[in-house]
Amino acid sequence: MRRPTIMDIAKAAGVSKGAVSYALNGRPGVSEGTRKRILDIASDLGWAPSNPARALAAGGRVGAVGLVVDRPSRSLGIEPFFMQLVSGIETELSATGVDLLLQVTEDTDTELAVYRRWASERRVDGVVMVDLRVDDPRPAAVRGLGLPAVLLGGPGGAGDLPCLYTDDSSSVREVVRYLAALGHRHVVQVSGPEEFAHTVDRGEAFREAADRAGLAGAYSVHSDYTGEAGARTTRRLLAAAERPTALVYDNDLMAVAGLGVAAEMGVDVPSQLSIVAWDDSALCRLVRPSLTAIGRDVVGHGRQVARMLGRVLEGEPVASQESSAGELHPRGSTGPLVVSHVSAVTSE
Amino acid sequence: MRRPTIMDIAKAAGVSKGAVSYALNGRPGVSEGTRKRILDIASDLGWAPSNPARALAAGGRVGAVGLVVDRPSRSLGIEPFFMQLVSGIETELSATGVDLLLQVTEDTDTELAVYRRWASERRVDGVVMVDLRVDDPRPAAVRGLGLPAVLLGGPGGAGDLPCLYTDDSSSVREVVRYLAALGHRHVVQVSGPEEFAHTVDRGEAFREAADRAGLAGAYSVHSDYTGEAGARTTRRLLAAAERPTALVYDNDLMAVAGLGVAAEMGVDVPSQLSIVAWDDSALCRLVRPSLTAIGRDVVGHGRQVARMLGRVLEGEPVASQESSAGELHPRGSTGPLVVSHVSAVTSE
DNA sequence: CGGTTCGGCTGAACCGGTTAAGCGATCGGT
DNA sequence: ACCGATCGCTTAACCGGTTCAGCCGAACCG
Repeated sequence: MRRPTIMDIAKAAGVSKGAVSYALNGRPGVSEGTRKRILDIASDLGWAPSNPARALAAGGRVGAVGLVVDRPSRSLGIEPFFMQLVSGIETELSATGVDLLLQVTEDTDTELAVYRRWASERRVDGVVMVDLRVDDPRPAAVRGLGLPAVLLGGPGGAGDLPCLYTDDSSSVREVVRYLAALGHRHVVQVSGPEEFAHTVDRGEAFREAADRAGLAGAYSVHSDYTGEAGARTTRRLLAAAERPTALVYDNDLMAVAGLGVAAEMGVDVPSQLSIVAWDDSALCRLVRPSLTAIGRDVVGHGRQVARMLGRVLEGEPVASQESSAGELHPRGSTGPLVVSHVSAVTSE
Repeated sequence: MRRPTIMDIAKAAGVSKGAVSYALNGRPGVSEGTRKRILDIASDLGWAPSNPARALAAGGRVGAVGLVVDRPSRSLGIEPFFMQLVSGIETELSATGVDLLLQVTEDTDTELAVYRRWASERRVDGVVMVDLRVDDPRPAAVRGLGLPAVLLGGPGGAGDLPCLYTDDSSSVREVVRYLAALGHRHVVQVSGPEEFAHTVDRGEAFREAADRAGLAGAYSVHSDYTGEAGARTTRRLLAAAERPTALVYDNDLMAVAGLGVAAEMGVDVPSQLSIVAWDDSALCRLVRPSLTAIGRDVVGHGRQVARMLGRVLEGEPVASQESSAGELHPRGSTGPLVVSHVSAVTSE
């Protein structure tokens, strides 16, 4: 009934613990015949290595990596992003028998405390970090802890952590040019909290692209990724004297909320208002009109970041990598400006 | 630079390893003075217990529990349910310094393999299981593995596992009576895959409640929780000769998809069609019209199930518990049947 | 005043692996 | 035929804790 140990195998095979260890780990030091016999006995006995014992032995790995998700829990549940990321990370990890520890926190201090605990208690071999912030204390902190880490985001502010980053500016430009071509001049970007580094990047890219496209009435407002805030922000924008004709949201959730508010206020999408979502997901395809969105391969990012972390844990030098830019998926929520409506609103 | 061990503390305090262990664990065997001195030194040194070492020592806990999520990855990302559950489980676990291992699998066999691996490698102390199926092999499997577990769902089919279950039938009755009172006779339930135990339960409860309310045209169809399938099912239903006037969906995602299809087909909600979603979430409040939904306290369930597992791990006997039933939140997607429309459709 | 009890601590075994060092037998080279 | 290298395995230390048996001294008791 007890779990078999290598000692049990050793006894059954009539060899020593050490020999069994060599055999099971495929290292030299035991003949092929003996190795086969040991492996057979091990599988007969249903042996599996005790992870705690392995981790304890000289510098062993604990075979687990951590991911801390620090976002308001209301928006969290609904954001497809994290589950997709987790799913991607795991498909890569499971190949090497590494587990994923997931922790949800409420703020950065708690997140840092989790890293400290994981490092000092040897709970994980390394971590994946997401949602890089402006002046983010985490890269320095994990490095101070000696905790191997890979960052999804950056590269600015990543310190010397290897990171997997996307250059959002080309996607932003694509969206802006697309909207401009549809005739939109008054385009507003509803972005996430300005503490996020990618929010800042996208904001700058947006203003630059808008300038270049000659959109005088373009600007950004900050929101917080939750549906509630997205709805509130949209309500304010649509109630303004100079109503925007196109809105670009920083995530899909706020975009759906914006769509709802437009319906609520009798603003037709897309004839009176075009909507673009960042982060494509099933959600964007389910609502009516379906949402034009910028899709990224989040699962792929998860896999790649997991691979990078794996190499870091092997001690190999890992360089930061740029991942493919997001792709624009035009759907029903964007279209040419219908002039009659616009003139009705902006005239007099 | 090396992590301090209890041996370091012992040397600094001029006592033995054993004494340090007693002091740090708050057990008798050392004087109060010595204990305080040891604790001070430990905190000076920034000591934290090595989890692998603790787990290895006589029957120690590994301080982690596992959760396997086995759902098609497309629907997974968007389902608020799991992240809320995870969030609830963690708030409870973090109080005792227990970590959560999350694994996403594609099918039940893989899920069982994960439990086997976790048990044989001693990766977790116990697991939380969700989504009980008809003839579910998991309860027997985890018990065979000697893996402590609690189940969210049941109690039928739970074997002798302690479970936290909801009696959905009262909520189903509430929904059916509500729709009947609004004048609906042709109500269809769009449920999840029939392999899920709660799907079967809800289906039976639905038919019974419909009978009792005298709804002749009520029946259930099976779908699979994804938005795509929900949309397809809805399209078929709304294209039928005898079009339903109210749809009850088994999750929020399919309900949103159904709402989209209704819009696409020019069927007005709620005047021509009422929609009810199971599992309330931000999503239900964001779309227009907002969705009437049955909300459960998923975070609370997560906390409670984590508490139950904690007690199981302590070796205490734990009885199954019934959690509060879901509450109906009426919103814009349900309303009285507007007769003119109905007669236009059902006449001749 | 001698014997028992108890508190406070030490020493060592143990958990289940990994790994360096050592050792006898075999083998190739000269 | 002898030497050194290599192979195949054993022995034992080690990782960082927990825990049990035992020991010493002080207090307590009759």
